[in-house]
Amino acid sequence: MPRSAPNNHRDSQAKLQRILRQAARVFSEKGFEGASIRDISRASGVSLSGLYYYFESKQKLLYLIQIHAFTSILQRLERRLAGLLDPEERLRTLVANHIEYFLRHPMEMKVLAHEDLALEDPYRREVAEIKRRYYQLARSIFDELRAGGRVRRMNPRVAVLSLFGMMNWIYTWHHPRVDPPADRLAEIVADIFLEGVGNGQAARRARPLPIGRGLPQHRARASA
Amino acid sequence: MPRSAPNNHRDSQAKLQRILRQAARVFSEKGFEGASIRDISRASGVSLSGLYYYFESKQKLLYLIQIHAFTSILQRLERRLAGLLDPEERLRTLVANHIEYFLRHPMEMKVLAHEDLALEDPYRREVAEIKRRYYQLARSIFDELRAGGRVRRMNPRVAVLSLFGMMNWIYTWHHPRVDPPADRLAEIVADIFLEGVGNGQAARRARPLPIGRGLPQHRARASA
DNA sequence: CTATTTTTCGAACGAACGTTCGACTAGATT
DNA sequence: AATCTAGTCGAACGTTCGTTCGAAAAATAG
Repeated sequence: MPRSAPNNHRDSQAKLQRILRQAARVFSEKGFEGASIRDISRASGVSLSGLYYYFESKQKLLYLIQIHAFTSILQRLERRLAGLLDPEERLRTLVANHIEYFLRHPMEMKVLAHEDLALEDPYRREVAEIKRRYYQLARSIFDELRAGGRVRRMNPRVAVLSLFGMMNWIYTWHHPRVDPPADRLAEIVADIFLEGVGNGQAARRARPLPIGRGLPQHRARASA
Repeated sequence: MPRSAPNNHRDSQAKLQRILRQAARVFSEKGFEGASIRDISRASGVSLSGLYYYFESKQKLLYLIQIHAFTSILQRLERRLAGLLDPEERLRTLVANHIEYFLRHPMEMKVLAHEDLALEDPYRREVAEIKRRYYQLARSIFDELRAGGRVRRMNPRVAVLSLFGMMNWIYTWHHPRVDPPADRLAEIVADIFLEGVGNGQAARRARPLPIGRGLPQHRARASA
């Protein structure tokens, strides 16, 4: 009955990825509880029972989507951070990576940001652990920034979580036709944060060179 | 069968409020779709069918919770803003009002922030309209701030929505035993925002008098 | 006390849910 | 050619869902 021939392990994995993508879309549109496996069957073109060849439960399906998205964003971030030493550049890279990934994979990220309540305890803990690692990475960059004297006295936990708030809320309002693209958005958010937690001297600047910051030069490009 | 006597219209309204409170709790814990009317029946002590005397559908129940919360926060804000003219103070008041209400009614606000996808089109539009009014109020305060020359050139929509991001994300991480109380939290968030969007001069200061800003005086009280 | 209105609930409805099962197909292996 | 394995699906399972209905109790009015 399968019209195209799934000959090997490769094709099977690819089909699973296709299912995960469609499932993420359905979850992002109707919510985890509001979406039915039948919805996902319809969206993916795989029969209801056929889906269970690829995942053993609805919970596991959500888990697979979340783990995949989180792992990707973290791997990508660690790769981009590898060569960077300057704390401000590291933080700007984290923000850019986060927002770019968000806008490039809006459905997966919406599921990630919106559906952590729905996962139950075997899976819940594992996703929470990765989330914690991500927060700790951001926190350590913030602490480097602070050690460099570029942050004023303030509660670091609240500061970092406020940054995540700005970034994670974007999915609720961003419209590609109206709002700036990812790189510009990342710049604005990073500017607000760095100025916002800064000690008043320096901070907001356009992309400087890998080391040292550029001289003051006004950034144009506003929009009313 | 009711043991206490609901004598008049007052008591009936009070019981509805009790049901709304319990329903908000259940929705905040299990999500709108994940929660069943039977859960709400159990939590509120009213029989399954008895609930339908107070609201006509699950959708309407969610609508009532959201409208009530939104109306309250907006009314309270407009009252507090009445006497204030200084844009910075007006913005600080908005932030304080928002965060205080959030932390005082965490369940209702979680439902408000988390479940706008679930509402369908007769109700959805009405809630969206109030949300829009709230955003516009914040936006107009930001524009006043800008007109006063205290904001640098930047995309105002992105700025204001980033502020909402910081505020609306709090419900995902705030733990009363670990994190600062509402007033302190509001101060931090307002500081980050005002410094973050500011033009470099002035901004972050402890509550000044209703008009004019106080002289520089260091704000102590940090926490590692 | 009687009549009326407001409030409550047990029982049941059909629909939709997540999941399972056994049969079937088609390519790979021997 | 016979066997095996990976992949697919229709049909059905038992459960839970939101909602309805009619009766009965409690409060109010005359």
